[in-house]
Amino acid sequence: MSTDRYPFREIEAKWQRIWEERRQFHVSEDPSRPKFYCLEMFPYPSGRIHMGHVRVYAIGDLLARYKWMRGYNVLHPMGWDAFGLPAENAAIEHGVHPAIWTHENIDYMRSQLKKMGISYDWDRELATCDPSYYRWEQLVFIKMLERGLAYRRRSTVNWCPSCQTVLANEQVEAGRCWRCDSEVTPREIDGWFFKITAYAEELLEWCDRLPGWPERVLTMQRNWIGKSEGAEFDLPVDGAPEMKVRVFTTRPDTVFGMTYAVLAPEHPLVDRLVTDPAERQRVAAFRAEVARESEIERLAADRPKRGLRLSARVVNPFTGVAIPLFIADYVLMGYGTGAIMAVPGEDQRDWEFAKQYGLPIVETVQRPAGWTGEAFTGDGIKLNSGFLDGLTVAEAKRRAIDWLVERGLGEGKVNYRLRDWGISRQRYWGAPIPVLYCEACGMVPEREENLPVVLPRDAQIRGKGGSPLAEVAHFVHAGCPRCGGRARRDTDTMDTFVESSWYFLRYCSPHFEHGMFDPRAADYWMPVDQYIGGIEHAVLHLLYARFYTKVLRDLGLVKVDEPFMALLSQGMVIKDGAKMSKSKGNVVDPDELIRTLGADTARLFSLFAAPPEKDLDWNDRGVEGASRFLNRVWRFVLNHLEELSNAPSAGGPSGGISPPTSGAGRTFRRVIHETIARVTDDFEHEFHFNTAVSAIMELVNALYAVEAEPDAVPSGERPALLREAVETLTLLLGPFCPHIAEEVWSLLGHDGSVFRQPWPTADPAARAKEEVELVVQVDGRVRSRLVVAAGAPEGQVERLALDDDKVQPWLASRRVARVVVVPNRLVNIVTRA
RNA sequence: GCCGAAGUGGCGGAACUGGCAGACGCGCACGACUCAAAAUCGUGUACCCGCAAGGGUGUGUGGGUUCGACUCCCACCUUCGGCACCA
Repeated sequence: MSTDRYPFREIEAKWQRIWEERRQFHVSEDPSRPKFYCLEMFPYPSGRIHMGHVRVYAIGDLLARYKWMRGYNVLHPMGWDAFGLPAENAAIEHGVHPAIWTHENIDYMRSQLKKMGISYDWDRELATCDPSYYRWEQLVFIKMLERGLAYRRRSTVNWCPSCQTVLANEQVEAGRCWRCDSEVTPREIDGWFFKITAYAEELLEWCDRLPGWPERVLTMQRNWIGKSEGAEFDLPVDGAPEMKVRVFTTRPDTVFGMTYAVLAPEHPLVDRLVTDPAERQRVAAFRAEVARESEIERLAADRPKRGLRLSARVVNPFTGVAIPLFIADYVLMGYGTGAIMAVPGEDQRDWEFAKQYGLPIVETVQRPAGWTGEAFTGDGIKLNSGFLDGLTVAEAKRRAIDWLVERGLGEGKVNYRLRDWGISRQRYWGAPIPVLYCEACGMVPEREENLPVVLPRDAQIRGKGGSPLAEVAHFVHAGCPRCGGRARRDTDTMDTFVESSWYFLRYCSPHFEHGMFDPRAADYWMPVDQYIGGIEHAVLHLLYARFYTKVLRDLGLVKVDEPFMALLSQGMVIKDGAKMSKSKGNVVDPDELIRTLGADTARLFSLFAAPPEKDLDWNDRGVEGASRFLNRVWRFVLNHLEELSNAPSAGGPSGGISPPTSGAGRTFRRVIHETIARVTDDFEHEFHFNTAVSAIMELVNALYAVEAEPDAVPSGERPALLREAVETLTLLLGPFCPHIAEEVWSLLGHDGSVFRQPWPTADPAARAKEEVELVVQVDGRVRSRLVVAAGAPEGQVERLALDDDKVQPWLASRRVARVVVVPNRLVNIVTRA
């Protein structure tokens, strides 16, 4: 008996070499076969892969290889999200050029992925820092500019003082930079924006049409888009009706409860309303006080609201009554109109402010009995509301809007929280923005035939003092594309999220030279059928890519409305209760793991330890368990190789061999086909690969049980059964642990790759049970078990249960009230005293 | 506050459509092999009572529906994630 540990190093290197020599995962468009586009979020080439990468690429490879075996033409590409700040930081720290640093990292990480044995079509590899890549997004930028989907404006933006660049709203988390966690400060700056708000409604609507996406991601996107419906209307200034304060409200039904109004401190109308020098001074002081607060302080929940009452008043158009006007820090310039009508009776913020400043509170909705709260925001019957009295909130909203429209005072209005995507970055290592500023013509886009605008190699990267490109004279100074006169190039680069917004399209035809992608290839492969990646991109990359795809669609470049049909958001890899990090010292190095236990073991454990969407708790002992399991498989095959080799190959559901006639043989064959059904079901429905692994482990346990009892299965049936079991095992295990599967497949005497084999099919005849064990309950408690023929009639089962020796004592001195029979499952005898 | 996800052994986690709770693995205990250890293999392992047979309790809490509830309904608690003076 062999007890050798399986030689994973040789096996893994051997099959990786063979796959590469055969170009086994190279694909091209083939209209005769169904396609499957399997994509994992591409990595930033930071230096080395980490366990999070191992997990996501193991999941992706599992699905890709499974789909291969199901007969799909599988596109499974890999590339590099190669622009970004870490490369520049490395340049500053170590004096190495970002391009060199990036390409060295790519080379190393590529070799790591190859050691994992992932089934990528490496012919399609791309790096976004390559001019042949980013030239196409420069072209799209120009087209977006023509359509008003890209525009430049001065605005207050999020500035990260550490990264020395602007951040988009999506890249600020609780007032801090998403990458470096520094506190973000507001800054007034010129920059480019993509008009994602033009797609707010469509992005929101499609959230309901992406059933393959996890609910939590859709929820985050819906929250982020933040649609609210209401009304917008004017409040004329008392005594100066030519000046109007425009307000937005989601509660137009509450207009009769409006007892004051509020402007954001920086609202432009304030300067026109306030003319008295003393009051101007008070306003200036108040504004300064508000501006001093940092973003973090403003986010603190329980801070009191601060306001300043202005001498001007506004008129409530519904009542004709003049009411006080404030500026206050709880009204934001960036949302709605920057001004509100305040209804303290039905809005908690207004209620708090009214209490603080002694303002009247009017209730316009009937409170429920026993209401003891402050502002009431629920539904009810309107009161104190003139012509709205007696209506419900919903009815009153409609009537109030009608009233405004009839008089030309306002209208129904939808607002979104989503802001346009600021894409200018004051950094070097990114795609140049293809725009020039001519002394005569003003802003002019670069001519298409001059693209790409190549990022110059020779910039001084210091990490401060503005965009490094501004100092590269031969880059900055250029002829105007329109008049040929003197012009300066834009010296910002694009947000790297622009590159990741379309890489999945480039993969369809990565070497295409006449456009972003070959439309025929994109039509064949798109959309991505299964996308896999981390939850951290729920409102970053995943929102941007959806938007960009819709823009490309409207530019006539793609036909799809959405880029990703199904999304799997895998959880983090944690260890000892925390995310792996160098500072916590809980990092497991994939290189080390692959060297000591092998890629198949690393992959198996990361698929087995948790369902993919949950966090994975890394456990070194558990990894050893995965390794032990593969050794168990290996040992069984080697120890039975002769017997297996002499048996006929099953070669199909039940082909090749005649079904066993012995009871033990049939039972064992049922285990084989149950395993096929269970594993297949996990792939087709739940994606809970941990239970698929469990099923495969149980099959191996069953193999060892047969080995332990040599006489149980008749020797005439045994070799064929064992062979069917081992072949099935190999096919099922393939997507999880491809190297050992290939090796076992070849040991069994097969020539070709296991991944060119069809996925096994469960044979219903083999799964059918002749006998079933029924649980017999008395009053819901298990008291006995019966073995009966499958499908035995209820009456017969009921009689057997009532007569059962173990049941009888529980029926003594009680009366049987009812007997519930669930066919092939259980009998419950219900009794009464 | 609003939205979402989730609470099951010592741990990671199973349980179809309401039908034997705890599959599979880790850990632990005992045993085999060994001079010994590691590795490997075998047996056991929710908790309580019992030598055992067996009995009782148990899926965050409290109710409810049902012959029967981890699963359905109502109320609540806790954890995690997102959004947040968004009018």
